[in-house]
Amino acid sequence: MRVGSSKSLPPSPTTYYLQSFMEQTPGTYDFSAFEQRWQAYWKKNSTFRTEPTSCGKPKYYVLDMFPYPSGAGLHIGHPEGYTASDILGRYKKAAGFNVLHPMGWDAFGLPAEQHAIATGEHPALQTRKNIDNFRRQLQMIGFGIDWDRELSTTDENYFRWTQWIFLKLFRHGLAYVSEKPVWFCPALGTVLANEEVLNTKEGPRSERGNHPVERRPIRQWVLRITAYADKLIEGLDALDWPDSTKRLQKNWIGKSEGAEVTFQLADIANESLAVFTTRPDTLFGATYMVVAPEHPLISKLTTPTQKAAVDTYIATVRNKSDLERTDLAAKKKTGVFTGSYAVNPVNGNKIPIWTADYVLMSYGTGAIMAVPAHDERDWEFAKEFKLPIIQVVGSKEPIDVQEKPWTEDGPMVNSGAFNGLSASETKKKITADLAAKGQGKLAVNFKLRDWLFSRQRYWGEPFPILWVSQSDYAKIPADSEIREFLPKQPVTCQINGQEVCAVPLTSKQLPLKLPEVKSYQPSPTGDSPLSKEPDWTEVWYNIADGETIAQSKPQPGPLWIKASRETNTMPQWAGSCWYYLRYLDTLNNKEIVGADVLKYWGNPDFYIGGAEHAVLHLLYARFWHRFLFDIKVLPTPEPFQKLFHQGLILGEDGEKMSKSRGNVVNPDVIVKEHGADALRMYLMFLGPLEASKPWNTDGIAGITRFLRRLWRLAVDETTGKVSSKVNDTAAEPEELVRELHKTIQKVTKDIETLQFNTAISQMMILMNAAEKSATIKRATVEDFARLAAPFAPHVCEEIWQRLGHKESISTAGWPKLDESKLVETTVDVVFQVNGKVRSTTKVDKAISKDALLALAKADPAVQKFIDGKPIVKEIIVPGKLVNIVVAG
RNA sequence: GCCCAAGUGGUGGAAUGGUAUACACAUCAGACUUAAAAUCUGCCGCCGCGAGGCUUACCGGUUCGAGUCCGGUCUUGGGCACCA
Repeated sequence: MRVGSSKSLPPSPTTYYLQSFMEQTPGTYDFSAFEQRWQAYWKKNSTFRTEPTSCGKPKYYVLDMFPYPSGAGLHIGHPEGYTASDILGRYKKAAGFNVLHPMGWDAFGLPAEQHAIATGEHPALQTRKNIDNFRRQLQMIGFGIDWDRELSTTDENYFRWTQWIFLKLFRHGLAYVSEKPVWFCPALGTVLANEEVLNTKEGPRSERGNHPVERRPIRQWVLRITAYADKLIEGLDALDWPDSTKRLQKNWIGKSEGAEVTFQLADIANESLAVFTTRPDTLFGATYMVVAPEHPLISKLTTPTQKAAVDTYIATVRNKSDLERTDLAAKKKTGVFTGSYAVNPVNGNKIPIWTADYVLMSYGTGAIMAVPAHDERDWEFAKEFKLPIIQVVGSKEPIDVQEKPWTEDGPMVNSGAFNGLSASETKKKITADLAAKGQGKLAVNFKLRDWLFSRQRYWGEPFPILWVSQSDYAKIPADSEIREFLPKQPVTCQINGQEVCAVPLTSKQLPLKLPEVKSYQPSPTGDSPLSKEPDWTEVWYNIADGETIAQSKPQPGPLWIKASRETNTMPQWAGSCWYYLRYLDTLNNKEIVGADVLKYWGNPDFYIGGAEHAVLHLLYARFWHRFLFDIKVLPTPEPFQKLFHQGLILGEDGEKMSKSRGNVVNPDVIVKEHGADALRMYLMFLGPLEASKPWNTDGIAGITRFLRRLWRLAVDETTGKVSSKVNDTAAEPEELVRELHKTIQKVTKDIETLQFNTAISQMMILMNAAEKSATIKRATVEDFARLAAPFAPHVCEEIWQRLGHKESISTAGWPKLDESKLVETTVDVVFQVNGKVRSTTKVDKAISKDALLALAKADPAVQKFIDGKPIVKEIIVPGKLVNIVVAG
C-alpha cells in the first residue's frame, strides 16, 4: 500500500507521518500485496483445477447458484454464499477429496436487452463486459474455483444443449402451444410465467421491475410441468433441503384429492356438469352450483329470461381489471343466476346453477357444487344472494350454520343413509356409490399450472422450431431425420388465420443462433424483435434432414417446403435448469454430458443459493432433471440432494439493501480497505449462514485484528522471518494443546454443518490461548494456519510459505485430531440449591458421586442455604453439577 | 384469512434440558506515545453500598432444573391467497 506517492506535490506533514509509519518492512501485514500475489499464484498453478476422474480420490461437487452478471457488479450477498461454498470446497480438498467448485453465468435475460434497446449496443457485448467484471470481482475475493470449467448460458456450445433438451421435451409431447390468456407486461414488452408475477397491494406486478401486468390471449409455448406434479411432490421427501423450501414447493404444486361428481341437468338432455370437490361427503348440503363466467357451457345453461343479466355479468367480469378481480379488500361476492337447474345425484333435488367470478375456469372443471354450510366462500355467496344453507356435518358443540360456516369434521346429519357416519367414511362411500352409478370418480387436482416457456424477447435461446402448413407437414417422409424430435401428435396453432404445424430442427443443426437485428425493441402487440427479420424467419425447410435456407433464395428442390421460424425465445430459467450438468463436461461437443464423467461426479453434493429461487429455478430444474431421468439421459431422478439457502445481508440500517435506500455495501470497497480475507471471514462471522443479518462495517475491525494477530503469531513484523515465539523445543502449556485440539474438533464439525460463525469464535479462543503462551510450537502454528486457510486463504498461504513450505497450503491436508489431547483431569462443577447456582468448584473428573455430594454440602456458600432445612432431594450429575433441594 | 420461521445485553450473536450472555463490535478507563494511529490491559445485562435479588417478547404448564420441551398471547419477517 503506497501513500503520498504523488510526485508533483511536496509531501505534506500528514503524508510524511503516514509514510514513516506505513513504511514497508519484510514483515508488514500488507494484505493487498499478498492477496494479489496468491491469486496470481493460484491462477498460474491452476491450484483449484479439478483432478481427472481417474485420480482415485472420492469426489465432492460443491455448487453455487450461478449469478446473473448484472451491470451493477457483485452484490455483497453473492460473496456470502460463495464464501460458504468455498470454505466447504477448500476444506474438502484438504480432507482428501477431488473437489469440483465451478462458476458460470446465467447471462441471457432482460437487463442486457433493455440496455441494448437504450443504447443500440449488442446485448452480447454488454454481457461480455459484465461477465469480465464479475469474474474480476470473484477472483479478487480469492475463491478456489476451477475457472477452466467456466460457462455461460449464452455460449453457443452451451445453449445448443438447452435447445436439445427443449426438443426432447417437444418430442415427448411435453411442449405445446396455447393461446389462453397469459400475463403480459406492457412495460417489459413480454409475457411472464405465473411464477414471475407477484400479487401486490397495487394488483399483479412483474417480479422484475414491479410493473403492472395484465391478462392477454397471446400464442405461447408451454411446458407440461403438470404431468410431473406428482413426481415433483414425491421426490421432495428424500431430499436434504430446508423444510420451508420443501413446503413452499409442495404448496405451490398444491395437490388436492377429492372427487369429480357429475350433475345431470334438469332441463337439458345430453349435457351434464362435472365439478371437482374435496368434500364429496357434503353432497347432501349442496344447495346450488356455480360455473365460472368463462365456462364453455355457460351459453347453453343460460335461459332466455336470464340471458341479458348473464351477458352483462360476463362482460363486466371480462372488463374487470385483474386489479379489481383479485382485490381482496372488496371481497363481496358477485354472480348471476343462469336460469338452469341441476339434479343432485344423491337425493334428486333440483338446485339452481349460478355463474360467479369466485369460481376460476383454470382450476378443476371450472364449476363447483356449493355447500354454504361448510365452505366459507359458498357461505358468503349464499348470504349475499339468500340461498339456502343446509347443515350436513355435525359438531360436538351446537352450532348455527346460518351464522357462520362449519368447516371442521363431525358426524353426518341430514344425509339420509349416511347420518352418523364420520366425514371421512362418508367421503369414501359417497364417491364409491357415485362411481357405481357412473356419476363420479376419485379425482386429484393441482394448483400448479403448465410452465409458460416463451418470451417476446431477443436476448434468449431461440426455439429450434419452424412452422409449416398442414399439407406440407403430411409430406414428411417416414425415414426423415427430423423424426429424431418429431412428436407423435403434431403441435399445431393458428398463425395469421392459418392452421400451422411445428417441425423441429435436428441435432445436426444445433445450435440455432440468434440473428443480428436492426432493433431490439419488442412490438407493443407482443411480437418478438426476431419477427422483424424476414431473412432469418422465412426459410426453405428440408423435410428429409431439417436443413434450412433463406426463402430469398430459390427453392432448392422438391423436398424443401416453406417454413417460418418460431420468433419467441426461451425464458431465462431455461439455461439455469441444467447448468450443473454441463460443468462436468463443458467442452463436450457430442453429448450434453459424457457418461463416464457423469458416473464419477453425479449430482452436486452441496448446492447453495438464495431462498428466492425456492419455487422458480429449483422447481423447473427438478422438472427437467426428472424428465431427463425418465428418458434415460440421467441416472438419478433428483438434481440437488443437499440444498442450503444463505440469509440476506441487510444494509447497516437493517433494511434490505437497495440503491434507493442508499445502504448498498460494495465488495470492491471492502476488499480495497480491509482485504479479501477480512471480507470473507467477516461475512461468515456475522451470524448463522441461513439467517438474514445486517451488515455493520465497524464490526470488520474484530476480524482484521484476528487476522493480524494470526500473522504476528507466525511472522516477526520487522524481519518478516518466523516469529521468535515459534519454538520447536520449548514445551507448550497443556491448556494450549487442549485448546488446539478442541479447535480442530470444533472447526471440522462446524464446517461440515455450515456453522462458520462459531468455527471462527473457536479460532479466536485459540488465538487468545496462543498469545498467553510465551512460546508456541511450529506444528501448532501450522495446524492453526491450516484450520484458518479455508476462511482466510491468502494470509494463511503467506504464513505457510514464511514457515518454509514450498507448496500451497491447500495441498497441506487437514490437521489431525488427537482425542487423547482433549481429556481433562479436572472439571468445574456447579453446586446448586433449589436449582440456583450457589458455588462452583474445580474437582477431579473421576470423583465419586458421594464425594462430590459431600463436597457440595461442605461448601460454605451451599451450607448457608441448606442450613437447618430438611433435604428433600439430591441430584448429582457427574462432571456437571450437584443440586440439593430443600424444603421451606 | 391460511402455512411457516424468529424474538437473548447498547449492537452482531453463543449456549447436547444442567454456570444464560461464549466470541466479537461499540462505549468507557488505563499502559505505550510529544501527539495521533496501531498495539496491549481492564470494566462492560438490570436493581442493590453489600448480602443478595431480577433477567432470554409476554402469560401459564412439565421438571430437582427451561432460552431450550408443552399450551396460549403479542410482535416482526417470509410464503400463499376466492385453488372448491
